[in-house]
Amino acid sequence: MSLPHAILTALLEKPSSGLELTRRFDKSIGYFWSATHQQIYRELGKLEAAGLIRALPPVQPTRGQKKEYEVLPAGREELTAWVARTEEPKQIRDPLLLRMRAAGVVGPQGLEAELRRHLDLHRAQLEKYTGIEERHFPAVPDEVEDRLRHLVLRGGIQLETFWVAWLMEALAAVEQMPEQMPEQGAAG
Amino acid sequence: MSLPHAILTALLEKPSSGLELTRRFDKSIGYFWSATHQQIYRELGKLEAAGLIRALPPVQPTRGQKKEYEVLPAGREELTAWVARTEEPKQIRDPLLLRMRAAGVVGPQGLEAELRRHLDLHRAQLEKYTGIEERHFPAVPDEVEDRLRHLVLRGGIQLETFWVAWLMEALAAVEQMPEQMPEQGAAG
DNA sequence: CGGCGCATGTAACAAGTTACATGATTTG
DNA sequence: CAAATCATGTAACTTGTTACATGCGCCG
Repeated sequence: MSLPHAILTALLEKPSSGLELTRRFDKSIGYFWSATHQQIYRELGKLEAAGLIRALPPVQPTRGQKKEYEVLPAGREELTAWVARTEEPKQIRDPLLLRMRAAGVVGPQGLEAELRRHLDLHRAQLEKYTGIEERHFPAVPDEVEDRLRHLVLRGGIQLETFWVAWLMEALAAVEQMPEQMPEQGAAG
Repeated sequence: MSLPHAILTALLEKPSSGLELTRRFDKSIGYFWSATHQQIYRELGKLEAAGLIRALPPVQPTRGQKKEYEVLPAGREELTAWVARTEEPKQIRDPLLLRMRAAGVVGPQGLEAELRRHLDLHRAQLEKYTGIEERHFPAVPDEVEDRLRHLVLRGGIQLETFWVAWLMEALAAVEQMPEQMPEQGAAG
């Protein structure tokens, strides 16, 4: 149940239309909670029906039918309650770790290229995050809001750092392995 | 599309019934890919229909109606192909990071207890993993299969290490914050 | 035989993904 | 006006979650 709260957070930061939200989910918020425009429109409908947000009357009625939403008091209350709510930590569920385990059973043929590709992508992501950090948080921020945003960004940086390190380790291990698996049944 | 491959991997390691699989998913494999018994039964049905696995005839026909499954050659081929397949890395999608961001907007009231709770849980998980490492991998393993399993375990250890470190940082930041948010509209 | 635990499921729902549909506005 | 783009939205499907149903053997 995180998507509605992601949207409430985004709308509190700045009232927006569906497409604007989608774009913001492709940027800052989407770095740790991604969503497609279909999900967002569906959820906006639900939130409006639940009385947590409302559509603003269009400022320029003639120019297109863009709908801007803003958060109602009930929505802010819901978000405040959610921040303090007890929820179990999300367990790890990563396909790449699973593939590594599968490679232990059927052999690592072809996995190396995929590991390299992932390593490049994570390195790029890490650079992007550190770039944002340098630009937006050159010093420890004073404002509570900025401190928490910085904390979230540092979380992203540390996660990407983990992946880069782990993938390098994985590559080193896979590189010095035989291509073919010593098969028990078929080839042995 | 990872659950079927998780099941194929588990069945190659050892043919099992649905419930046995469920239990193994609560242990080793579930550490990085969790699944409930309902998911597993549904997926076993699909895999059997697709000809990737088959049910073994019961060894002791009288004792209950447990169904043991084993992987067919087509299943092994599918898993081998999946290991080498190109797939995009999973983007970060974590509710706790999102809550931290929300706390930046509505204030961090009540979040501290939740952070503490998560910290304890991650510390416990980390201890569990390092315990497994000490018991199962006292030295760098020779076998390919063991090397890859160790790699996966190290991934889990490093991820939990990240969470412990990040949560301590987050707690330190939240502790020295004012309980009330300087509100723009309502309280200001 | 009645209740308990084991093992295999069904049903209903929620969340996320992929493909397509509709209308309106701008641009050539 | 045709084509491209913007903006909103439907539909169908897959994956994951929660609650319940069924049949069997064991134990008292």
